[in-house]
Amino acid sequence: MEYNFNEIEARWQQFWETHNVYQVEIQQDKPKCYVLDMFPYPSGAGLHVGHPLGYIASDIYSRYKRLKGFNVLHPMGFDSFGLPAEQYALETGQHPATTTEKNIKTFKEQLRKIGFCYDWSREIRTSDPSYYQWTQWIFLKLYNSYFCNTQQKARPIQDLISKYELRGAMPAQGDPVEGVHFTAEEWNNFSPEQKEEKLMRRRLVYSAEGEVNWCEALGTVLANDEVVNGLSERGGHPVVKKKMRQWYLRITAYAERLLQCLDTVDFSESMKDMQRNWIGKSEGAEVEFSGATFEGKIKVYTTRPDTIFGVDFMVLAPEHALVTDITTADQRGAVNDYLSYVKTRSERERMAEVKQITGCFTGAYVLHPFNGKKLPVWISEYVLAGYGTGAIMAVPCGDQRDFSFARYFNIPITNILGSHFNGEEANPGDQIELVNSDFLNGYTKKEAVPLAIEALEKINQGKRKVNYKMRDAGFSRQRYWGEPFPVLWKNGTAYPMNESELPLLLPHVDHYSPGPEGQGPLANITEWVNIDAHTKRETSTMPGFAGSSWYFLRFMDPQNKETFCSTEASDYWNQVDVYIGGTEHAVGHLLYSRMWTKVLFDLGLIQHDEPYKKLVNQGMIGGVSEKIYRIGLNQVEEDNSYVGNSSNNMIIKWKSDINGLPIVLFPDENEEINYYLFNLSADLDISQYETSVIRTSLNMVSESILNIEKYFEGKNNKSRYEIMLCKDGYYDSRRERWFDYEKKPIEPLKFMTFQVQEKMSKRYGNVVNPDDVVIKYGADTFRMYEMFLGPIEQSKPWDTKGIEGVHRFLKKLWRLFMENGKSVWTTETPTRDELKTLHKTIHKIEQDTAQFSFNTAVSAFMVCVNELTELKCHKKEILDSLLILLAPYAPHIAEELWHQTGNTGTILDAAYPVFDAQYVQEDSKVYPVSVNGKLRTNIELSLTASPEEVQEVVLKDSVIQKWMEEKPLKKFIFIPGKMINVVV
RNA sequence: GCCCAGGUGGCGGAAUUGGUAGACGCAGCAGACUCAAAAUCUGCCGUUCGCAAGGAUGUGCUGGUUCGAUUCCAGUCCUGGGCACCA
Repeated sequence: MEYNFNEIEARWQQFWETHNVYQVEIQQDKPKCYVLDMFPYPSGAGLHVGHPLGYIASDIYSRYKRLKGFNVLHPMGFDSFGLPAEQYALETGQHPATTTEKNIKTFKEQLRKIGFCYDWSREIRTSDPSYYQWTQWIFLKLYNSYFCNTQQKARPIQDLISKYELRGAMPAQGDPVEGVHFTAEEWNNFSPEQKEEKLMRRRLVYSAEGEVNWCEALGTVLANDEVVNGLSERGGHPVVKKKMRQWYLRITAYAERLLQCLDTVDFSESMKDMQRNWIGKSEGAEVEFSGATFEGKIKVYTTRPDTIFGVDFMVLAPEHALVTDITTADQRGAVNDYLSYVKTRSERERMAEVKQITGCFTGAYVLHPFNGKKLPVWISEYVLAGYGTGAIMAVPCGDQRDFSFARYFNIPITNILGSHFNGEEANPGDQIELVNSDFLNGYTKKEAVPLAIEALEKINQGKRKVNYKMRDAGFSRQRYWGEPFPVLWKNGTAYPMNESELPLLLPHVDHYSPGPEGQGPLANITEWVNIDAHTKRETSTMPGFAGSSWYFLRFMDPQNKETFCSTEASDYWNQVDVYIGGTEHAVGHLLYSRMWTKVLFDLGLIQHDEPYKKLVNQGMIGGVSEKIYRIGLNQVEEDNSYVGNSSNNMIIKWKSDINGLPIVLFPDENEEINYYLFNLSADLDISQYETSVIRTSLNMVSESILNIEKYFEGKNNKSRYEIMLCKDGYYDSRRERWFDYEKKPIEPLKFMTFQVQEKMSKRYGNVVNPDDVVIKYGADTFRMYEMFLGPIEQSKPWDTKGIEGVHRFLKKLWRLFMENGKSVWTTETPTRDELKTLHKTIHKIEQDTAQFSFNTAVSAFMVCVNELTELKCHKKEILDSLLILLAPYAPHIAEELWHQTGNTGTILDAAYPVFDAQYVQEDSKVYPVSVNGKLRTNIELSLTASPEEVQEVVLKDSVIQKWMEEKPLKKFIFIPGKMINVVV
């Protein structure tokens, strides 16, 4: 029997399916392991070879843990709500449910062929009502919860209501603020709407006004990545910020816990850094500046309260609430002008033009809290309303932006840094002893910050304050293909639906264009929206991250109709032990699902507050694109030798000489030509040309040589003329043949392309479909090759060249069992050498698999098979163990050979071989011996030899003596089991 | 600008805590088998000097620590990823 991988793989895939070998149930007596891949979105493009990288890794790990005796949960499902399906529906009129269904089918078929061990009986889809019922249910839980600041956890909103009824909401100290605080009596007299309004300020999902990207021409709201340079990606229409009522997820309440708990999870440091960065915790102070020209005060947030004596002015965000109140009569005109200027500026522009300094004086002054100095109050777009208090104290000598601002508007600068400030640029250093700073003189930042805060607290003008950069997450989308909100609106107040009324089904729509006033398509179904004269449904839907924030829990108990996930299941399966996916979800999905988990934990619905114990990030597999150089067509030579314009595809004139390189003499001057392209072979010195780079398709290039016929296939535009320039000649596309530079016909030359690594994408024509690889080499080869490519977390290009080697390895393995179609394996007793090879491999594979070092594991397999081949080992005892080690990596061939040697059942139920150190012990070692650190020779020595014996033998060695050149021995370094160094 | 990761043959990449740099594979070269091809097998394969034995040199660059540095330290350059008027 030959290694017929296609036949073998199909057979075992069938076997695993019919015997349900991957189906798992709770087994209390067995340790569990939960291995999860990041939820894929079933895009229409299907899988390319980059996608399965993580899936293969998780599959190997799952099978490994199973062989090690764990009850392994390894499910797969689909994040099937989302924008692309809706976009496709908009274009083709096909219902997203239909296309999604089709895409999932393709996806599953592709996954099946690679032989993954998913328990498909647990498959879930976020767009399935039996799933989103529970997404809506959790939404209601979030809605009906608030974050208790005292206990730092989520609690039922009812607790808050009880508290308000008893004690109201009064400040711990100081005077109550109008509109914020209220007494119990006031609360009890509030109307239901007023109460709702107060509660909405505490709910974990809440409704509020927010800004969206509004595109008037398309009549719709756009996602950030649909907006390019202030214009819509489709159609290039202007996009403006528009205020609209939105739902928000109060993730900021969890900022501190999300930050703290990072210490308890096993994520890569860079991943943690990204999350820390996003949360953006900073410690500083809130400082109050009393108005000198107006009643009231301005609050600022600063991380550098130590520089308080360097404050020369204040800057408010133009949107700051106080701006209109404090502006003086004579500055009102200027301020209004500036405000209308800011309104014309998109957020993008405000962020892009860093160098242009703008601002306006309000005419108002505040008083310095310590020295009473009058400080002017400015407004400027460089201060953002959404961060801190929307106001800053400007310290020009220490902050570059403040410095530039002061300079531009001629505001005098106070120097509190002495000689460390040169008057030319700000010095933000924090190791500088302060001067000119009253009671802070002589201190550096570290001591001055607490002193400054203490002093501010004493005069009641400031306090220590922790700030977070993170914002609440927008939770509504003006779209169709998502979860409907279980919320009713009555006279502008939101009322949640009852849990028993769930699921609120997504109604069918006939078309997917937006509703009126920027609402989602659901707004068009008036009979669904309008329940009665006063009651309307919410018309937006939930974002993609709603369904994916808790799916790992549903996998534990996917068919449960009573609850989102039974306690029995969530207690047993608990955290995801290993979560594998790309870094693109570093901040979004991971933070949201961490937050949801914490809320569910706080409400006592699950017993753990972090979803993922360990996170493994797979690198991207880049596609290799073959490109060619093209002479920039807009080039005009001094002698007008050619003039081109790529936009209207016209070349007006052409003369022979291009900068002296291989001279091209083209067509007769009187030949009528209206389109020229000059392509350059990569082996030309292209540095002297002004070139652009164009892409070719993979199917027209092999080994970086362009197939000219294929390249011109389908380009039947006769008026289009392409000249392919090589070193020794050129190809003329109209004459369809090669010429040398004397214009004499010649044999075909090689036109070289060059490779560029870029994202694998259908658009780039560099997509490699795993199906093709599987047909040609088999799933086992494909799996092992993807792992062999390099460390899992590293990005690397896909290059099919190396796959042969892995395939050869499997064939070589096969020959240990079968040769010329006959079994050659035996039941003889293994020799010591054979056992040594085996146990060395057991040790290495186990270690590498456990720490996700799959590339080195594949190498170790190769080494093992090479050695066994060398030893002519065909012994079942050795080979069976090897098969078990290999089963996670190449499950089909392992299963096949496992049965060939007479075993029954699936190899997945075998016991993992146990490493025995006695087989790999050596009694001597060939030591590298260096003289003065330079390796000179190797000497074999017994491992039991004493240092004295070793020294004696080594110093007698003729090579060593030669290199010692009779110099006296200074030091003798002997590291047992490692090396020897003779120092003279 | 800030934060993180990484620079090793023609290529993908290996190298425990500082201890033989280049495992394994690809590509290449030479050979065996074959009418031939495929498949398979054997040998060579960083650079350089040398017929060889053997030497010199070599992990982005410049220094340092050490008997010994791809590994540790300082500086520097480059590449990739993330964040960015964030006070």
